[in-house]
Amino acid sequence: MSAFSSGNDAGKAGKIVDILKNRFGEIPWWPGNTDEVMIGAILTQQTRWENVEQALQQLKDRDMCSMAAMNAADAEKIEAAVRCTGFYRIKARRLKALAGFVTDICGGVDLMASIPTPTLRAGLLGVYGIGEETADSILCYGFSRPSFVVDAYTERIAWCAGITTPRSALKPLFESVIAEDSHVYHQTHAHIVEYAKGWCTKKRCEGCRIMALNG
DNA sequence: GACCAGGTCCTTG
DNA sequence: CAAGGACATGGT
Repeated sequence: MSAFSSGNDAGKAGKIVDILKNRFGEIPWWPGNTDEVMIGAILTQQTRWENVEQALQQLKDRDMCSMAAMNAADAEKIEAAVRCTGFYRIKARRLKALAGFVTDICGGVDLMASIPTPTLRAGLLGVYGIGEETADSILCYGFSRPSFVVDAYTERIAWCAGITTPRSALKPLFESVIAEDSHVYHQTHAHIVEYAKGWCTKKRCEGCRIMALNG
């Protein structure tokens, strides 16, 4: 595909990062304290962020927007508060599982924050309802760890750029081309989502031509 | 009314 | 291990 840049996948990934940084600069992304980020990470699964914000507000209104409160709350109460995000029964179950892990297993967020990243990631992946994207979102935005978040948009953009690395290996690929800096990790994922939502709108859009944006 | 949304788990072949 | 279905509300 001559419209796309040539070269290896790492080169293409690095170029995507640079192009998007120049295009968007600093953008606000994923507000909230650690508890709110963890809750939002579950709620945003296969769901628009605007709906997640509504649910977070509902939880706040009911004093349930924390791991400790959720650990103690009835599942039905949580279901009612997160209904607007869809999959509300299973998400309530996942939130309870996470709250149990954070509160009972780790002994709270403060102790959790002292766990080394590989150990913490493995622990999160063992929690019901937490897969790679959710775990990395929690690590990156909740604990400011340099753990790159790969989502459906990352996969799309990589495809449009001609990257052939499979999705399962996109995390180490992008981590190899960006600085070991939590702020860079935050912004890079944000840029990818922001771009893909607006311009790389289909699974294999073929139309956004991302690599042509800056030559 | 059809289709999709910042996934993950479970069941089959 | 890959593929397909389930989970569910809300917006376009």
